Amino acid sequence: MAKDGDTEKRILDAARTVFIRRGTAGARMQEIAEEAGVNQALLHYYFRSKERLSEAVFTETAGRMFPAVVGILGGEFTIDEKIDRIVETYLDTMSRSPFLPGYILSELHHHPERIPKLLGNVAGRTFSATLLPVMEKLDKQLASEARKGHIRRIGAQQFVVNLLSLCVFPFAARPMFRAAFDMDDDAFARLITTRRKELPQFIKSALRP
Amino acid sequence: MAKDGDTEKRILDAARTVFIRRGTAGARMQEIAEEAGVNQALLHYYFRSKERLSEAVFTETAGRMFPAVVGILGGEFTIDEKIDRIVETYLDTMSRSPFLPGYILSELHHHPERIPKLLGNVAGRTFSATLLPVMEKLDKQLASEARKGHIRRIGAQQFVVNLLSLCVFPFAARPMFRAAFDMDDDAFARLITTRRKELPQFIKSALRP
DNA sequence: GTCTATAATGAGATAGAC
DNA sequence: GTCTATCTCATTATAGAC
Repeated sequence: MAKDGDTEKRILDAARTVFIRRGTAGARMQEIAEEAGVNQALLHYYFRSKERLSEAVFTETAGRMFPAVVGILGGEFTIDEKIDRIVETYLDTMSRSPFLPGYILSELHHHPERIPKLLGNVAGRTFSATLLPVMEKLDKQLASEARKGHIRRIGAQQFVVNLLSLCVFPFAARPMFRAAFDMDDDAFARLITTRRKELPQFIKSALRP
Repeated sequence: MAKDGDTEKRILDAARTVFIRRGTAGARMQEIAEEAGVNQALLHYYFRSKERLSEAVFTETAGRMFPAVVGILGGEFTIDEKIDRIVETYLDTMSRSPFLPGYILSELHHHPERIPKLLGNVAGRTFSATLLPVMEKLDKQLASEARKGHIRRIGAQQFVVNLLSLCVFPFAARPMFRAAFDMDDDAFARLITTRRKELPQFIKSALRP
């Protein structure tokens, strides 16, 4: 409702709020207009259709989550450093936006046709062209560390899946865990704080030979 | 479209298919009717409204996933056995219905108000009344094993979160992994087969003192 | 650029025949 | 129980004034 920032950005912010809460199909243009403090016609003036607006929100929002992990996994760090940084980065980011993972997974599930476009835009170039070399390099690093006896042999894909699972899933399933463990927001935040400490140790221990 | 089974069940099956594909908000009664091989009026005859139909589908579908984990975690097994059984049960179940986790997480995210009702119906009694003692018992078991020096100390909640994360997330994020790693259905199935072998070892190793 | 008013249609729900 | 036809309303989208 606050009238700071230019109109287009206000609409985009409002749309993000509503799409995250309701999903693309469940969101109403009227609700977005109210959230932005403008009328419905203006939404169409800037974004032409609900479809385009929801795509703009999704690609912008989801596109922010992926470059980080690629940057870290492809960087010049030891395996232990990569684990530390991924856990730290993701838990911090998602603690600030705990509804993001649920929204992104939900959209990916119901609109898989959007994924190529999303990955195509990450880092301004073909995502596969960025990711494939990163995965190959990571796999070599993991193999090398295994040969030295520092860690157990694990494939790069399994390594990445495990890492992301342990970081992202607690947020994606937050409503479920909150209900099952009878947690309020504070209790959930404490659960995550504990994970920030314990998760790197858990993963490193899992990799020990 | 096949006319086997009684009509109510055919509708329920069709509705599950469509709700999983489109989500509650994105699903159309017309599409469900076509999928079931009946007309739209019959849907209302049996379930009165879209809202009730979607609730019936969700509680029935989600309700099938939760009792298993509680049964295993609360059973008379060693920690290692519990890990083996959870991994085996969940990976097998979800391999047969790879879209289920995405659907359930999406619904939990957009309709958290349904969770109490869902948990209230699991196992025919209050879920909290079932789960709380299970978690306490599990925590004591983990503490006992830690005192004996068999494993590192870990809280029951963190243990359960880690276990479920590693099992469920790969399916929930399946569209993303498929695109990112350029996998077809077979390649994804192989990724899961590998996990069935490696995941129990990964988790047990993580718990080593 | 922003608004009000309204068109156009999509979709859930019901009436009533069979 | 199952169907066709129809009602009613919500929702996206556009026209046109300011």
